[in-house]
Amino acid sequence: MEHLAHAAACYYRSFAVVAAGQGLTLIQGKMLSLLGRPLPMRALAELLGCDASNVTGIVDRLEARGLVRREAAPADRRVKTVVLTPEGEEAVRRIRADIVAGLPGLEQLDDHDRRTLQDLLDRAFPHTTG
Amino acid sequence: MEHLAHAAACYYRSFAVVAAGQGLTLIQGKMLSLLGRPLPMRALAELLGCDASNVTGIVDRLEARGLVRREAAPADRRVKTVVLTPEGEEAVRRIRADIVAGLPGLEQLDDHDRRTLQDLLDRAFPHTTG
DNA sequence: CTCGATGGTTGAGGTCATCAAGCAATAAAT
DNA sequence: ATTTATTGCTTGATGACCTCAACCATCGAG
Repeated sequence: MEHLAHAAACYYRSFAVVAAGQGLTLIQGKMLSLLGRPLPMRALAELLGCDASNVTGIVDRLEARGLVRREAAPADRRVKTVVLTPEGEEAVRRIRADIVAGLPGLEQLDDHDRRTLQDLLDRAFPHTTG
Repeated sequence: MEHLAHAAACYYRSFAVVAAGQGLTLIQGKMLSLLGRPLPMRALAELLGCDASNVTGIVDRLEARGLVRREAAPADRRVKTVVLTPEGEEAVRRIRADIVAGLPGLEQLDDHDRRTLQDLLDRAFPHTTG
């Protein structure tokens, strides 16, 4: 049990360090990595588990750095879709690369172990239950 | 890999919800669970991976709620040792109980699976490497 | 005793987080 | 079609977190 706590702490610390290496916050890095495809603000709020008004500020700051762009959705003119700019995509790529580089313990697991770990995590934290 | 991200996110979300259920922040709950034995502020800062000046404020708020107490260390009058009050210990107990209750997926793993998961997490996130 | 290092606090500045209130646009209802 | 309710996003206020620089008190060594 505290093993889980330790693992989660290590993962997030690594993520925070990597994000900080690019002048980003943990939550900003998290948001960028969610933007594999354009998403409306509302969807981001639910994925991040926070208030919509919070997303406004985070996107503001990311937009100010040119990592993200707000686009008006044609179907529903209320929604604003958030899209990664090329610089944003580059940032995501660097974050992913740095993350795996920053978790050397993962590299030492062979394929069988990784599949086992993946399976156990899936069962312990099913995707249906937040 | 994104399985890890998902598991860590689930764990922390659950922790945050449980802590919020007692009017506590995630970081406040984390600090309380670290206080199984008295620790100086400096040690807390390193364990939490944040600045020492940050710990001051968090302990301030916990102390204001009577969950924690600052004690002067006799050996070195500079250091202040943080100690759980009985109410603090009770809060930690409730947090631990609520956490396991809030992760039903963990209950469905048998002993063998749990040992395997524990072993894999230990290897992926060794205790020597923060 | 002086000097440098250490533990903790303070203050300024920025980010995150929630809530209440507001505006614009959609959807539903009579 | 006009009203009504709902939805998506923003704004403002408030509080907690986080870091940095500066500060004070204490310790340790020369």
